[in-house]
Amino acid sequence: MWEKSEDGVFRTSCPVCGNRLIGDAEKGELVCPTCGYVTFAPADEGPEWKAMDLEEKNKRVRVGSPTTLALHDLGLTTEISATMRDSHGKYLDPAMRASVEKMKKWQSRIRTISSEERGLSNVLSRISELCESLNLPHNVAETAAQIYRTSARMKVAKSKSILGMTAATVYLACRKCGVSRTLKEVARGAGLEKGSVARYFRLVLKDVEKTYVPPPSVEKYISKLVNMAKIDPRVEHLALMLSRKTNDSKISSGKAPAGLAAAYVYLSSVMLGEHLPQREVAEFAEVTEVTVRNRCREILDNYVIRQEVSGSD
DNA sequence: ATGGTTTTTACTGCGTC
DNA sequence: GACGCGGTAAAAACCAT
Repeated sequence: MWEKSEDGVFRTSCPVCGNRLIGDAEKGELVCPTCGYVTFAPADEGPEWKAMDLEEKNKRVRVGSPTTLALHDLGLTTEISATMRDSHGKYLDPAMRASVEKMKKWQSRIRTISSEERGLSNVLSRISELCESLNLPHNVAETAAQIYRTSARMKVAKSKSILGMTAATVYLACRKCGVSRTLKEVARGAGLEKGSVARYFRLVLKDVEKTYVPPPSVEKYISKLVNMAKIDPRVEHLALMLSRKTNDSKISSGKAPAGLAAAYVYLSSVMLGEHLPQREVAEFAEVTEVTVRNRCREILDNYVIRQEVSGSD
C-alpha cells in the first residue's frame, strides 16, 4: 500500500477521493492535494532515527510498537512470561515459581480492573470502529481518543450515552483535523439522529474543548464535492478561484458552507460548459436545490463574473 | 423559552428536447 | 410529456440570547 520513493516521499491514495497523497516522510504527514485529507505516514516504517552514517545506523535500533491513544492502556503492557525461567534461561525454584504465579494472576486482574478503565476501553474501541466505517484517517481517531480521554477525566462523559459521546468526539476530531465531514455524515455513521449528536457535540465543545473550532472552509467543501461527484478538475479550479475572489462576509456569514460550495461548483460547471444539473450538485452537497439557487443568486447579485479568455485558463 | 435567520418542503410556471 | 430551472410561501430547523 505504501510506496516510498528515493526522495523520501510517501505516496499512497486518498481514501476519500482516491487521488494521490503526497507528503513528507520526516514530518510523517500525508496530505491529499485535492480534498485536503490529512493522515500520517505509518509510524512503524523502520527506525525512527535518521542514520547519519553506518556506525550510527547500527547503534540506533527502535524497540516496540508505537504507542497509541486509541487503546485504553496506550498499547503498553508487560506480560509475565509463562515459561517459568529466569533471564538466563534457568528454571525457577518452587518458591519463586509460586510467587510468579501469584503475580501473573494479579496482573491479569489489574489490567482492566477499574470500571472507568473498562468503560474507557469500550468507548475507545467504538471510536475506532466509527472512524473506520467513515473512512477517517488515523490521526482523527487518535484525536477523538484524546478528546474522549480528557472528557472522561473531567467527568463530562459521566452518565452520557456512549454512542452519542463517540459520535460527538469523532465529529470534533474531524473539525480539529480539518477533515470535512458533516455532523450529518458522522451521525449517520453512528446510526444516530443529527440532533442528538449535536447536543453532545455542544456539550463537549463547551466543557472540554474551550476554544472554538471553526468548521471546514468553503474551499474544503468544494474539493470534497468535486472529488465525490467525480467532476472535471477544471471545474474545481474555477470554483476555488471564484470562492477566493468572492469570499465576502456579505454572502457567506451565517450560511451553510456546503450550500455555498455547491453554488460555486454549479456556477463553475455552467461557465465551463459542463453544466451539471443542480439536482446532482445539491445531492452531493447534501443541501436542496433551493439553497443552491439562493446562494447562486446572492453570488451573482454581489459580483459581476466576467469570463476572461486567455490561453492558459 | 424566544425571536431572528437559514434551510427545507411543496408547489407553480416557463422553456426546451 | 419529461426534464431542468427559477421563483415563492410557509413550515421546520438552527442559533444566540
